[in-house]
Amino acid sequence: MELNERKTKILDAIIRNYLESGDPVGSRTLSKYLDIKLSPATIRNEMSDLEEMGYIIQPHTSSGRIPSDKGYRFYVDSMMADREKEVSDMHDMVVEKAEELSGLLKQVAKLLADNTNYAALISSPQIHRNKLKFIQLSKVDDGNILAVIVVEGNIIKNKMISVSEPMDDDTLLKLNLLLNTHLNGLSLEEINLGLITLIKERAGIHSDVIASVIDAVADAVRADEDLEIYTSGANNIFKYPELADNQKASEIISTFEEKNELGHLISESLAKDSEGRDGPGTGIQVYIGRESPIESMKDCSVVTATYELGDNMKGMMSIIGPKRMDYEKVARALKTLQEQLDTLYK
Amino acid sequence: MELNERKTKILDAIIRNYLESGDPVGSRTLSKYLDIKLSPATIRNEMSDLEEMGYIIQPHTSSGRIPSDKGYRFYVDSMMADREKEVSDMHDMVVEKAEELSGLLKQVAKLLADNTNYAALISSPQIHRNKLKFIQLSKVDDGNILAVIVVEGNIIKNKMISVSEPMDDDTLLKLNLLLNTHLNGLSLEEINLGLITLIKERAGIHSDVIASVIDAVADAVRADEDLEIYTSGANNIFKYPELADNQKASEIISTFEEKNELGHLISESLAKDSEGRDGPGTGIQVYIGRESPIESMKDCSVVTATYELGDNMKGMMSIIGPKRMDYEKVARALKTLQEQLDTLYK
DNA sequence: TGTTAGCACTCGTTTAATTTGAGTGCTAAT
DNA sequence: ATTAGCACTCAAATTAAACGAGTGCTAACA
Repeated sequence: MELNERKTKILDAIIRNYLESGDPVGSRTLSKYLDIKLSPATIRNEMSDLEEMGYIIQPHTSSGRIPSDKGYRFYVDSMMADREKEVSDMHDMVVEKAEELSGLLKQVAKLLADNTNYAALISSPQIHRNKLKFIQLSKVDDGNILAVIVVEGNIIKNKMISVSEPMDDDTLLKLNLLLNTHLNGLSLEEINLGLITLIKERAGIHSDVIASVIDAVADAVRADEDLEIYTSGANNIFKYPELADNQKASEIISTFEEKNELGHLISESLAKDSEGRDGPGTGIQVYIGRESPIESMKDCSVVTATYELGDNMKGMMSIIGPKRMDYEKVARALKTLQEQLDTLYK
Repeated sequence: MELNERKTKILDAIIRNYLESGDPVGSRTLSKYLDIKLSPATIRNEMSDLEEMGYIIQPHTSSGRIPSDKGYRFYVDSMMADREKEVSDMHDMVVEKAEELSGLLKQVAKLLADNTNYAALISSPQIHRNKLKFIQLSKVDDGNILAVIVVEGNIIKNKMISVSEPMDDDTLLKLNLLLNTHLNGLSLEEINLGLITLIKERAGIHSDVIASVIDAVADAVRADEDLEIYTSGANNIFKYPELADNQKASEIISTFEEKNELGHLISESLAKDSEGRDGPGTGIQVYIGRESPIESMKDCSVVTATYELGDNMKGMMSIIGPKRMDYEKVARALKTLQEQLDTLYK
């Protein structure tokens, strides 16, 4: 069977109507709602076809139809195609440049949640190519040396190293020089065992300190270490009856709090984005129901967007709501913040 | 009216029974539950008295009684008095020393939540007397200088300062010396405007850099800046019908996610603890219903405990559940972790 | 041949009526 | 002071009835 223009119009009307009301929509309602004049009976026939084709579902005999995941997918795809949409009018969504990155991200998450009335999350940006920029050892007191490591993107990692006996300034200076001359500008792959052994040899009796420093460097450069996820508006899900029953709400809230499951979502959407099979790609992905990489989101829709902060730092933000969410509004909100973030540290 | 022994026994039985079942308890049930032999009728008379005294409540005419906040308070106080309780048997609650403090705290929150089946939170430890230990300026690249500030308790604060023109190593060394000689060992109160002006004068043309550093120092020493709160098991509240309705659940979840409200709770319980009006004090506080400083917890009970990590670093952890929570178990769990944390960095 | 009016039928939702049972307060007897 | 007995209350569970939105099918129609 073919999805001709009339069927398309009807399907579209069903979905739009359902997005508004949240109730199954029947043939009589559609007859009034549609711009083309058709009797309920005719529409019923078409609906019957649409159901057979898998775009809509009848929750029980003798009730209206609701969109299936496939139906939502059709809607979202055609919506995405209409790129000549009006520009965003979310004038109140302005990110203020925050002192700390974490503050900024929290702000963004809250903005998203407050403006959309869905749940929102944002990941800290991940560094793509990790090169060591700078190492500094300092004496804090007689028993402790502080190692400060800066990697590309000005990510800073601190590590306190305890030493059995005080180290004099001269030795410290030498170690600093040793580390910086050998390691600066290198990526994780380039810091191999041979190089490490070489440095340790040169450090002589202080090789144990060097070992600790190298450990810290590995930590600093390994990306997943400092993946932070900020969430906001988890309680918004209670606004949608289809998600608000205890069983489902509990699952969603739990996923939001534990956060580690959300990691899958982030890596998947970042990967899909850079794949860019959708042409130029705005970096926006939509996961409907079971399409989502997270099991507990099977009754939700998840819309994700990537953002870029300065060079090589990509992060991801996401809106989570009921399947009947206002996809247009959500996409617009994400787009707005995406642009703001991109230019913030341009 | 006086709370004699028999009334006490009956009140205790009502509360224990309600803690177990969650249902209002009636006179017949009590008659069977009590060790002393009394007919339901007698018990009814006593119950009537207890209600008049405010210890119990009748949700509606012709239903059993449930404890009022005052009733819970009586129960908790008398329970706390029984200090000869058996030692904790939560053998599986073992904190593994985590590399990072944040990891450790997350672990503790999860342990608490998983073992009690209530919601749990823990705050990062707050430093009591904040003295500056050490400052280090380093050149990261031509446009940026990194300031590393270490305060008592080895809390580290980083700040990147951009400079219009490259600074040579010699100047940097001088500034480092200048800052450390004047500021090390001082607390926030001791770093006054006079001192700051003096340092700026000595820094000459680099006074702007000094200004940035001083800002960062203020940030580092101000305690509330780095108050982190880790939560776990928020979804546990769904296990208790009296909290699981959308309205209440949403409020609680929201408080848990926003976190800033939780700050009140933390400062209040830390203050109450150091007040120590309850004698030596185990650092455990119980807030029942409206006793809690947080409005949204009015239908919950909140049990808090302070912990000490090394010198001068006090933090707070807390369990949040229904009023009919198992106070004994909760207090035991908190006590166990308290001891473990206290000895961890002893 | 596609469209529509008509109609019997389905089935979740709503409303009202009824029953049940745990629990109470009061009184009178022990 | 304690208790047995009894009438009374009221939330919750159960049942029954009515409702109504919506369907599928058939036959008439343009």
